[in-house]
Amino acid sequence: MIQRPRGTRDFGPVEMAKRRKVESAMREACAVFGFGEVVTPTFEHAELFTLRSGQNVVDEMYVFRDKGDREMALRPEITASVVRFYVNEMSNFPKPLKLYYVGNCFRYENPQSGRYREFFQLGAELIGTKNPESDAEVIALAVNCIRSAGLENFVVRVGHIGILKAMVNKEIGDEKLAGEVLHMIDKEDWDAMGEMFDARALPRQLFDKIAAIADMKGELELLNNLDQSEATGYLQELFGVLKLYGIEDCLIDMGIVRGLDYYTGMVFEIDAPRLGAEKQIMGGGSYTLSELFGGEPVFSTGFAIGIDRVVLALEAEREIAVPAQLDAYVVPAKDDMRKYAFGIVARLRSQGLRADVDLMRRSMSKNLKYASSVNARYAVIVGKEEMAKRMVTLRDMKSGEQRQVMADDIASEIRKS
RNA sequence: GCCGGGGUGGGGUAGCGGUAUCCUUGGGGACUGUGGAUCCCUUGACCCGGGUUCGAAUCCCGGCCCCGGCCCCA
Repeated sequence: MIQRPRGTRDFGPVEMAKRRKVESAMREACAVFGFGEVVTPTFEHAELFTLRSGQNVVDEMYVFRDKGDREMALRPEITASVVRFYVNEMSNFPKPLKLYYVGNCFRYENPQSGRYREFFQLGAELIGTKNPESDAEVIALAVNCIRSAGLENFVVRVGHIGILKAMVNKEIGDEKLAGEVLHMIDKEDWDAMGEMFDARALPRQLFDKIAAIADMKGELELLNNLDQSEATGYLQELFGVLKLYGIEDCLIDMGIVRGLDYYTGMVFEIDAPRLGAEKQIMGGGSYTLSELFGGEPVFSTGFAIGIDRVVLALEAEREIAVPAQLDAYVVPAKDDMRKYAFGIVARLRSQGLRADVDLMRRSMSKNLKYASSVNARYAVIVGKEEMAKRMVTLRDMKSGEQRQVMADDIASEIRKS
């Protein structure tokens, strides 16, 4: 027997119904915000991803050489592809450009709860503008996606890496060292950072200042404790717009560093607290990527939502309700009614109902049992007596009530309920 | 890459040195025009590969996969 590759999943009909429901709700949110869908290739030149990402991402990429000896990679994320697409073909589209995508991504990691080697993301990029209102727009979309998916318990944290990045770069000078410090901030590894500061004889004052800023997590008012700067003013303005959008429960978290390579300003994350270790369901921020791929510098803001994690978080709250798979199951009472039954089911289907008919030549008793076990809403029983009157017996599978209706009226009768 | 805990029919389980239990599900029948009840029949499993042994689902080693955690991240 051939097993499914490690870290991948098969999704059955019931699970897919739930996933599609969640996905459609988030797609609709994107559409409502004026974002248009794009689809990019599942694999790209490996270089597209190695250019912008650090060694970490490269190590966990699925890379292979194709038959033309090109180095290709399964996409570990989709933002890079969208930006490439933008640079290649959309750079003179009217701004702001609003794009969203849904797709599978691949990372060679060790699977655990909420982490898979093939996973699914929905993301959006707002290209061509950088100001508090465009960042707020993107945050509002992310929050609306999560909300319309039906999730209730989640935490939005917004930060700005400009402050720390500028401070660290300025005070430390050495670019590589500064990068390491930012990394430690991201991990909140104060011990390691302290040791490093001692070893390099860096001023203790700077350490305290960095730690104090990175530790600022909470309400917007926290910013009042910080020296007024471009970044604090930016965030205050951003929160003001969010409020106008009806989003008031965002927290400040100046400790978010995220990837640290390409994010330049606002950064934000959303957690679903009940998820455990892998509780982050979304990450995003503003960046400038296009010049990396040979385009003009363009400011963008984007995010990516982990669909798998959203589904997990939703199911931790309550079961995702999906409609019954079948509206009607047509059962012939006797063998000589079978042809009539096919005609009935064909008509129901053409009227847009989810309808099915016995294909196993089963007895009426077995057919009703089957209809029950697949959760059909109605059994449409066709027999000799009914056929003579161009009627059928419509049986409500839940209540057991049944009545005769004209064959022409089945769909409208079912739609009534 | 590292650390725990696991892998017995489709799902859930018992057995833990003598080739497998029970429940459920699937198919058929009792029931030839009325289901979710009962009864009967039937399909179907010891993750893979080595080793120890007269004999391995059971013990040992390696691998694969699953669950959870670290790292990293969605």
